[in-house]
Amino acid sequence: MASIQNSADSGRQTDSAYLKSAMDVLKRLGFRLTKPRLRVLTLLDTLAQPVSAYEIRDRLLAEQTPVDIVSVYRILECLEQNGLIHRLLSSGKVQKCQLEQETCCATPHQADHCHHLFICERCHTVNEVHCPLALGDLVRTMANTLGFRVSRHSVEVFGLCSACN
Amino acid sequence: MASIQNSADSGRQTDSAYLKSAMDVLKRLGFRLTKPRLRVLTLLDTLAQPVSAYEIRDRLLAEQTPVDIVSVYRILECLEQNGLIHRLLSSGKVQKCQLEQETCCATPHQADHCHHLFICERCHTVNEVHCPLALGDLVRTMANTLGFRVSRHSVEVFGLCSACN
DNA sequence: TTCACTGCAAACCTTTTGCAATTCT
DNA sequence: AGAATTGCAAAAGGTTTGCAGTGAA
Repeated sequence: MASIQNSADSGRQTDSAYLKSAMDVLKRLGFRLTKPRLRVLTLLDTLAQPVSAYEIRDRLLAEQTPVDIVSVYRILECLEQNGLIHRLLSSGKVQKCQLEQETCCATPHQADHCHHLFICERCHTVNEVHCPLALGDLVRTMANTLGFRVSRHSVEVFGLCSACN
Repeated sequence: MASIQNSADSGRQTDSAYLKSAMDVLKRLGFRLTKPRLRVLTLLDTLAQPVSAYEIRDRLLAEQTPVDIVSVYRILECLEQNGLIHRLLSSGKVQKCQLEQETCCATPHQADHCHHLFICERCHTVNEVHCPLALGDLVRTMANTLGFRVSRHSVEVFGLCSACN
């Protein structure tokens, strides 16, 4: 069974493991560690729940470290392309990846690690479940039947979370 | 294993089974069979591939049966809420449902029937796979562990289709 | 110093809202 | 006739593009 992590509301605690890993990845790939990038990464590190580009802009503005909305979009694009954040298909919001997870869905590469999202239609809380191997296998089996080569997949489940239930 | 239906490009053939079923559903639920609604349904009936609201607007305009873009949005909202179309989370495009499918994911109700979408990142063709029971079970098992009550779920797989592979 | 990156302005695309006019039943 | 639905105008929201200026390496 998958490892389950209940994401309470934006927990402020952070061991900055994410921040350090993310900085490593960017540096290794030749990206510059600019102030706006570090601000966005530092913010994402503290958030357990997904946020939109505008929410990021507004939070950074409130913290007296403003970053232009266009830069936020470009930074998120960079982070997503390098496997540092997930994007929710249903809302466009993003969330930091769990970089400590080495392998997932039987794929050893970092950018492929995936989660499945349980999205509460009432309180909008999102719970992540690491992709169970069984599900990854199932997707690959279906893909094989179609002659389809999978690069990534997304599962979003809607309903009521335990608190709203 | 799931039943697989390879959706070739917008096939023009239609037995209008979808159109008739959809009209039945709407009439039964007390919705009016207006011209714009029938135009949208008739168009969707002929399309195997997903289309956006604006594509629908443009196609109907080209057929000399113009429907305002706002009406298209409202009609699609109605159709989606009544289980007559699917919406792709990743693109917002919609596609007619296969109404002849009675049960799916062990749920007998029509609005719950679901498909999983294999989306080609090169030619953008979408292949539908009926939700295999195994996958529905897996999702429900994960949900139970979280105390989550599922109302619907969406699986979108990205990669290369057999033709582009 | 140099090139990647940011900020600003503006455009673009998608979706929503309010209201009067229309049209199904 | 009466209520649901449409079309139009306008706004709101989200995302992208071009370009000059800035700053990390």
